Amino acid sequence: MTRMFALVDCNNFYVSCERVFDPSLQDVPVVVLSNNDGCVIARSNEAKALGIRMGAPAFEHREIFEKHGVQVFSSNYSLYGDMSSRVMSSLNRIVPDMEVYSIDEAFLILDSLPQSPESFARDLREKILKWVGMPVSIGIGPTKTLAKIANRFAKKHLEHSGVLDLGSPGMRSTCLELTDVEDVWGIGRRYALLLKSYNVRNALQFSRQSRDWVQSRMTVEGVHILLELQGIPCHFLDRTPRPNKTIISSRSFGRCVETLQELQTALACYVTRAAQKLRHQGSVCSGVTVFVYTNRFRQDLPQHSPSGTANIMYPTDHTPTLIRHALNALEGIYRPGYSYKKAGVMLTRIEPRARKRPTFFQPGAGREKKEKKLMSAMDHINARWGRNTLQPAETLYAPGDWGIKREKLSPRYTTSWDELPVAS
DNA sequence: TCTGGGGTCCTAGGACCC
DNA sequence: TCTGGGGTCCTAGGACCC
Repeated sequence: MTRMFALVDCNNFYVSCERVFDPSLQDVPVVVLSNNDGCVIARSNEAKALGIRMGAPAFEHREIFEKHGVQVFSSNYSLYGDMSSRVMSSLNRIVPDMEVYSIDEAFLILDSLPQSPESFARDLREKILKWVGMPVSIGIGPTKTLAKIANRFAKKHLEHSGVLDLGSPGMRSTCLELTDVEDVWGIGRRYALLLKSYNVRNALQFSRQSRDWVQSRMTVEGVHILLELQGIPCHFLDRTPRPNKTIISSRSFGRCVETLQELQTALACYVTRAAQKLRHQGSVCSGVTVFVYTNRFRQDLPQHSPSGTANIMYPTDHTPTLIRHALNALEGIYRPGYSYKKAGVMLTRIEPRARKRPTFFQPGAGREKKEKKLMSAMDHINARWGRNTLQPAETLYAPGDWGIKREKLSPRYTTSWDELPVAS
């Protein structure tokens, strides 16, 4: 028996999260905006029908928003993260063999079911709706790529049932033929352009190309897509989340900033967040890359987007050390006279803390012990009393109004006692 | 006026070594 | 003036994902 993958994907995830706690949002157009209320990153079906594009700048649609009474929200990641864990743990209760693929998607292995995969998926869908209030679509296939295609098809064309099983070849070619090559998992805009120039327009046509033809144009990853479309699995279930190999923390500013002091303060904040993530996954790092960008949409202003890397002699997870290196790197790349719109930091050469080898440059054991104690105390206090209860002094150097804008934030219904929904 | 953030993998090419 | 060949490691950049 071939093993079947199911892909469960939450419908319009961020919008659905907002709807769970505010039923008046049902059946009306809703959008969720990115940080700084910049771009549209989630749309209800009603908003899609109004022609609002994914990733569109919010200001371009202000008129449509007003004219059609579109409900607009700033993104509320603590709410979405919490809703995501509820969906995932519910799925896990029913199907233990699963991979959490993203905040709103999970792959499941459907093995030895007491019923047909399709009716199992329908039940599953009903349960998630009932338990969490989250509408999902489910696609089934012998490979992850086919499950993805089935899911997309179900969401688009089978809204009522929300489930499609491509397990048997019957429907498969019809469905592949109706899937634009650009909508295949792993084929993006550039490859789609290339493929279309050879008259390969849909997934079925792509699946009939030769291995060599694909390999020479799209590397080995293209070959994996090809085989997966033919029903031969190349991607398997990744059950345990692996620690990140890079950790990025970056933000656009609410306004442009010019001074070194402001950039230093912002970067110290970003390093603080990144380092906390680093410790959370039990890692240390020895590379810190800092980058700053001017506003690329203001071509009338001088552009400058430098980056700089600091190499740390011994891997560490100590926030003050990482801040020191980041600020050194910043001084190396900063040029006055530019308006900066975005800055960020990337931690690289990450390795498990346990594997850390002693090196010649390592600080004495006593110092390392103190560093560890300090970080652990800071993490505990911030976990207990809120994220910025205790923070490095550098993050307070130039406080100001450069932070992000979130003007339409919904309450943190599920993660803050002060903002619980009230039943009246 | 206003345009997000955080990841992965692959490959080519340079530096360096013998 | 001639100017090998092969290996490894690292990084930047390109492509993709959500």
